[in-house]
Amino acid sequence: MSELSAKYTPSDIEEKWYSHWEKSGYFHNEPDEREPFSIVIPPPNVTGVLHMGHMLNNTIQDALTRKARLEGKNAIWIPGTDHASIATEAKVVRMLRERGIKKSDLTRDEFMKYAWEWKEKYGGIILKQLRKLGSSCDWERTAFTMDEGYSVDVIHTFVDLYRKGKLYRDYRMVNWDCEAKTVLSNEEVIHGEEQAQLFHVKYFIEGSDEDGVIIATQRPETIMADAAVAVHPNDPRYAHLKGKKVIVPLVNRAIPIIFDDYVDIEFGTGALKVTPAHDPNDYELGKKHGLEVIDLLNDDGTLNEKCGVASLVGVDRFEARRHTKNLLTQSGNLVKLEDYKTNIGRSERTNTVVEPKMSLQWYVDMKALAAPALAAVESDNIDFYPKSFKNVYRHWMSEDNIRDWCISRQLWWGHRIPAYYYNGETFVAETAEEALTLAQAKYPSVTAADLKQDEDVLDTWASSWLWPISTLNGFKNSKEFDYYYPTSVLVTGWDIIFLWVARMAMAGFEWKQERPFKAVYFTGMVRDKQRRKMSKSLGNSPDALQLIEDFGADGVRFGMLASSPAGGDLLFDEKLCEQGRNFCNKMWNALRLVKGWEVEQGYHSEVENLSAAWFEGKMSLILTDIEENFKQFRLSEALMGLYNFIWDDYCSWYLEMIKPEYGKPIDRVTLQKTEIIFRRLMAMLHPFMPFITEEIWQQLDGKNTEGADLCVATYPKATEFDADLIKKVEAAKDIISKIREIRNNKGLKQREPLVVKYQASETAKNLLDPEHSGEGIRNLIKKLGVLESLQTTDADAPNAVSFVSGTDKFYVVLNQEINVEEEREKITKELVYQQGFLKSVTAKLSNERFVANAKPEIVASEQQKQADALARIKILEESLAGLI
RNA sequence: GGGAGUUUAGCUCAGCUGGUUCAGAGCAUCUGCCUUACAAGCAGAGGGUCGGCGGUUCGAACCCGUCAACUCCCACCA
Repeated sequence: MSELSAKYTPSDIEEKWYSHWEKSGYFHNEPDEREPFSIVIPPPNVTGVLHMGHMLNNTIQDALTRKARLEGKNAIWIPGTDHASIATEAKVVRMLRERGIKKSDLTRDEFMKYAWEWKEKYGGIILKQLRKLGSSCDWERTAFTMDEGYSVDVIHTFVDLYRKGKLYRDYRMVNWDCEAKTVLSNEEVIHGEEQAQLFHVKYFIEGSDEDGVIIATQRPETIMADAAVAVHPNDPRYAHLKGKKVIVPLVNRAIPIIFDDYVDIEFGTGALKVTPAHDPNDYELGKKHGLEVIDLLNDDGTLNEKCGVASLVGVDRFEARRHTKNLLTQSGNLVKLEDYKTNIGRSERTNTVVEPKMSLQWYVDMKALAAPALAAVESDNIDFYPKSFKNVYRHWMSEDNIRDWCISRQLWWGHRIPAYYYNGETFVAETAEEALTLAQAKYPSVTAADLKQDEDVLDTWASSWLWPISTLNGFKNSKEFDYYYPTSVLVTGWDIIFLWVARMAMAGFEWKQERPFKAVYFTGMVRDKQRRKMSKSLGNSPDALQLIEDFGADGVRFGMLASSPAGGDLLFDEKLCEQGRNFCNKMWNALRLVKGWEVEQGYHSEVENLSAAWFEGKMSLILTDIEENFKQFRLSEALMGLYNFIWDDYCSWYLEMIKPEYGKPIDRVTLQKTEIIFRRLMAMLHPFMPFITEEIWQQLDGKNTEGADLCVATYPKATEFDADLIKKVEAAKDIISKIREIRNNKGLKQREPLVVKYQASETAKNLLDPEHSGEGIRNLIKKLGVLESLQTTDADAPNAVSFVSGTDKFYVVLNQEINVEEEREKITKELVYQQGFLKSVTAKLSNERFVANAKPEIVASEQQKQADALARIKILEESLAGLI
């Protein structure tokens, strides 16, 4: 027996093989004459840590890359990280706060120094963790969106868009994050239903004792910024108020009543307070009616002196809301308070409630960029998997829906906007010197000190949309860009289809007139068993590294892949990782078995030959399946097919077929064949489970023709095979299973040899008669069925139970009384079933229209079914008769 | 309000061009086994009128219509 442990321990080998692969340079490639294969990683946040989504995503990318590598393609997988401006800046600010440092006390340069320190300290973590998962990234190409060269590209594209007139600056109402003190794009705002209160507030009418107008609002703290009260022109309740004014509570300012059909008569009281500075719809109304814009909020969400109430100045908006409530109650203006469910937008990164706010920002004209990116997906030039995401994409990219992209952010961590201002004019250039030259052309006396660069940075996505181009140095003339672009496939979550996928497509066509990727494989979201999205705040996400520790990287990879069809959400269950771990153990033990045999030159029988031929034939079928599945990105199906093939066909059947008797040696030829087969299986599985497959590959001593290291070995190819032989072995397996079933039902020992007889029909002879098929199949059945003998018989055997396999009748001779009733019942049940089946087949075949319309091969197969059913019914009827 | 999708075994999902012995897998359940590589295992078993109804077709889980339930995306009325 071998010295290998009965349990597979992943930690013993994973580290070893990963560093061996990496040191051997297997993951790195340079352009050559081979077929290229390239993937760019969706760059995780530079300060992030590995979570379940990354594991799913990167396992898939690794499987695709490793498969391509084994197939002899020139494969690269470019890793890297995203500077994630707002998320990282928020973390740095928090870190500084903990150290007692306020961002506002720092200069831009000082802050950036801290931020870079932070990046250097935590930036590499996730990339190290990816290695633990087995990710075969080309680490020499590791990129970062704020690398020097990358930054040059980002600035260059900004300037280019500006010069083409596809970029502009505008004063608009935007989404404001009061915590990060920056604007957000619509895509960075997450809407959700929340519990709030609806305040009914009475506005008295100027110069009148009338009861006043009641409006409803969720935001009483903005009352002081009201510019009007709006009602519907056809609302009879308010018709008499034409030309009147109302008094804003607390500040006693008179504001007009305006009439606009924007107001919904049915909603609330039909009267609406208009606060142009703090609501997008009110802003539009204000513009239309020429209303005053009173912005009472500071950038950090506190109220400023414009609110006109001394006790509210400097107070946070939520505190101000509570305070306003009290003031309104005291003043008698608050008439009703009701609980109310409403949609609130929160910042994706800071989770703070987003504030609509007027502000001057930079925008990309998306209509100008969308057309080719939309067309590419429509025509499948960029091929989406699953296809259904084309609908989502089309919807978003259509001219009616697409909106301009706000790309400036009031942050420091990021690419500073290359716009320079002087005398109210804007000069956009890649460098300060260039900007100065531009400015001097107009104002000869301008100096560098006079030019003020924009304080803001660009949205992170304004750099990551260049990822496939920039990581391949596409803005310089580069060999790798020409060779690897467009990339083969992008693997990403559907949640960033707009934020990232669409924008990369736009960038690809804008600057390279070519799609950035040939296909996009959308993964689902990883959810828990209650279908909740896994998130840190819910605490329902397992620790990724702990999982790897518990089940091994291969086990976890199996778990992630096993049930994740493209696009479908993955309900994560540790059980799947356990299944993966068990699978590793299964293969490990198969290795122990194969390595444990003594070898001798000796006799090698037909059974072994036959078994290997059968297995190799089936392997060709599986290889074809895998190919088909990979083409469609059905990785889970490819993996499950392999899983069953290795577990059932290889371990349960093939190894049992060729296994020598206990304590006896195996012949050299069979062992060699078995090892070659084993190695091929490992090659097929390697893309999914790289570590254990490499280990087993190395442990096997068979003729090493496919390569020294599996990581860069040759992927097996389907070959010609004998279909008839496969059929015969499958028939034998059916007979063996049925013998085992009877053994099981009759409580017979596994090892007790049995006598089995069969009726010598044509088909049985063809399968079992030495004169027809040799001894192979017959001996195979004897071996796996544990038979003393397998003989023909003319009559029903006494003391025997019968079974039908195909259209042949077999008897298992028992050394015990047969329970006639039980047998009768069993046979009758089968008979009824077969008769029902026959009836339906016969009905089909006697339908003239079926025979006339169906494809000939379908008709033929129905006829075969009919004949088989008849034969079986005959056997069953005879058996029944013979029981008496 | 606009749009997309889902519904198949107790659970999670396959089922690809409508047609192979009568819809498959994994997990879970049940029965029997510490059998000599593996109890992280072995040998078996049960479990489904494919959401409802109607239609097209020789033939429907699959195509069409309709109803129902659920999910998601986008936009949002204070």
